[in-house]
Formats: sequence, C-alpha cells, structure tokens
Amino acid sequence: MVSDTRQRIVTATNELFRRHGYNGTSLNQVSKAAPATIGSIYHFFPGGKEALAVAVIESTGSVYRQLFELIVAEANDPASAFPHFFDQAGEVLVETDFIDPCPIGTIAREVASTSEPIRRAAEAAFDSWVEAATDFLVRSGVRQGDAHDLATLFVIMTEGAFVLCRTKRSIEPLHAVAGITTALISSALSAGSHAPSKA
Amino acid sequence: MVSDTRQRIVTATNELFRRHGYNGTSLNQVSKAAPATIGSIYHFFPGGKEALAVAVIESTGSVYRQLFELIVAEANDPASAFPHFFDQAGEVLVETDFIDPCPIGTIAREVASTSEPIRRAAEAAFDSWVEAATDFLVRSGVRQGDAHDLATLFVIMTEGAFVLCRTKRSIEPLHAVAGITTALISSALSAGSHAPSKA
DNA sequence: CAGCAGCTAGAACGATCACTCTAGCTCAAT
DNA sequence: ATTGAGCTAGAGTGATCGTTCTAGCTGCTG
Repeated sequence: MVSDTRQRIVTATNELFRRHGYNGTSLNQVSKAAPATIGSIYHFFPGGKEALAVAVIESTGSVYRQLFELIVAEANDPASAFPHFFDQAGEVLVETDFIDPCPIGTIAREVASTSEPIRRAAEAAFDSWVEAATDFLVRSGVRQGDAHDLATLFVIMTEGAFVLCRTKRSIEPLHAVAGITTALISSALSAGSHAPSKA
Repeated sequence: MVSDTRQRIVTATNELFRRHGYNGTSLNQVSKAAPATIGSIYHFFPGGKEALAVAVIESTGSVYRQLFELIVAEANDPASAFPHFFDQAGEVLVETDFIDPCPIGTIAREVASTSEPIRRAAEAAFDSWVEAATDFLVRSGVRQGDAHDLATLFVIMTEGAFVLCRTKRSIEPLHAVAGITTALISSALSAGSHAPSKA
C-alpha cells in the first residue's frame, strides 16, 4: 500500500496557500496541518517549498479542469454551462467563508517574477483550462477563433471574479459575470456556423 | 518644505509589492529601495507594514481611478474607451517586463483572510473603480443596471487579465479581453438608447 | 530471522523577519 | 543662540524562516 503522506502534504499546502498565499505559508504550518514532519516533506519534495508549490499547482490545475468538464457536461445547454460553473464557484466561496477557491492565481502573481518553475506550472494549468473551454465551445458550435478568445475570457473572468469576491466577501461579482456570460455565449452561438452538438 | 521621504517610501513599496507581493516584501528591502531608514518608515507609518500596505493601496487606487478617467476622456467613442484602457495597460506590461501593473489584487488575495484593514482598503479601491466606470457608462447611454454589471466586469477583466498576462508573460489575454469588450459595450449602448430588447 | 529500502523524527543552522529603542541630527521660529 | 519638533540613524529584540542532517523506525523481501 502506498503511503498517503504525500497526498496529505499536498492537500494541506493547497488549503494553506488558498488562505495565506505562497510567501505567507511556512513549511512549519504545512507540517502541522498535514500532519507530517519536516523530514517527510523534504523526502517527498527534495526541491523544497518551490517543488511543493509546483505539485500543488499541477494538482489543482488538473482537478479544476476535471471539475469544469463535469459541470459543463451536466449543463442543459451550452449558454448556461459557464453561468452554472460560476454559480457552483459561488457556493464554494460561501461554504468556505471566502477562502480563495484557487491557489494558482495568487501564487502566480506573487512569484511570477522570482520563480520560473512555479510560473511555468501556473501557465500550464491556465493553458489546460483554456483548452478545455475552447474544445467545449467548438463542440457547441462556436467558431474556432471566437472560441479561443471566449475561453481565455472565461479563465480571466474566473480569476478576476475570485479577486473581487474574496476582497468584498461577496459573491455579487460572480453574479455579474454569470449574467453577462450567458448573453455572450448565446451571441457567439448564433454567429457560429456549426450546429450545436450535445456534449 | 515638506519632506518627500514618505512619498519615496510609498513609491518604493508599491514597486516591491508589484514584484513580490506583500509577504514577499521585507521592510529591509523597502528601506534600501526608498531609500529611507527603518526608523523613518516607522515614523511615517507607526502601524508598521500593515499601515504601509494600506497607504500603498489607497494611493494606487486613486492613481488608477484618475488614469481611467483620463484614458476614457481621450477615447473617440464610448465603445473604444475600454479597449483603449486595456491597450495602454498592455504597453505598461511590456515596458516593465511584466511586473504586475497592480499591487492591489495580489495583496488582496494574499491577506484577505488575515488583515481586515488591508482587505477593506482594497475593497474601497475596487469600489471606486466600479463607480467611475459605471458613471462613464451611464453618461454614454447604458442603462443603470447594465452599467453597474458591466463596470464590475471591467474591473474583474482587468484584474483577471493581469493574472494571465503576468503568468504567461504575454499580452495576448489582454487583447482577447479588449476585442470582446468592444462588442459588449456596443451592444449595451444599442440596448440603452433604443427599446430595451434583451434575449 | 536478517537485511535494507522507504519513510519519519526532530534537533540544529545561519539568515532574516517585523518591530523597538535610544540617541542624535536638521532647521525654522524665537 | 537657543529651543524643540520633526525626522533620521542603526544596533538590538525574540521569533521564525527554509533547509540540512543524522538517527531510528517500519514493513516487505530473502
């Protein structure tokens, strides 16, 4: 049986990053929260804090991409898929008392100037989300060029809304985004030439 | 004659925050960059690092609001005002080698869970931007309700685009946002000046 | 049982953190 | 020339940082 210590470390670090960011989280805190000793942390992440952050970003990037696919698959029609995603994010925000839902954006802004490995991991995560959203939009009948811009906008809106929601301790910004997104997708769909296909 | 030491401290801290965030910036660094001694920093900001951050946020919030008004006033027509703003932001990004253009979003996400004074200062800055953008949209003929949502979206897009641009070291996300914004404002304008027809 | 990875334990390291404190400098008002 | 507020100077505080290190524990393999 594989030890679950590594996973406990990643999970604990993820939550601490979401509360306090990268520089605001110490390995001591991680050790207590996991729980795991400092030795264990360095056993699984010989690259130290930076390597741990990369692992957290990769893990979160992949989980969020799967979550997006899941939520989108449940949506009744393409135009409501994104608002559906934003609504779910809003619920998480309220349930967690406005802890940041996504550690990636915060970490990226903190250390993009100082850690290339972390910056690249964050870039890969964002790219994978844009790709997932683009695929979905194209499948739904949006033109390829429009789809990529809309998908980029979707990731931007998500990260931007998290900044405002967390700052205002309110999910109102998420609602503003959801409302406009519906109209945006509908209009892109009617401009598209393909027939929408069920996801 | 008023000493300019306080202003030097705020300016230096602003830039350091934009590079390394709140927790990634030490008062020692500020002291060297300003330049000013630790004693001077605590003389002007008896509340320490937290009070300094509040001052930086208030200063940046006000400067950005003025910059927005300025750029918008120069625009030929309402629909091009926001894209114009995004373009200018992109230029700054490139000129500064993708240092974060805005310290507020980063700091807010880092410490929203730990410092109420900082969180509130960031909230006030964002609110003032939403207000400025709402006023502009209403003046341009957008309906009040739509204007507030669009203005919120504008701030969200700005912060979200900064996250992606900084992470990808590219201004392409800003371009995606600019393109879509033009269509969005045009459509809101025609809905405002003509009969309220909405899908 | 013996042996040996894989993993845990936690003390110790130098560096640096935010912050405090006392002393002294500068310079306009008197 | 003297005062005194405003400001600067910088050493010193205890705490905590990321990281390293050695020793010992655990449980599979022979």
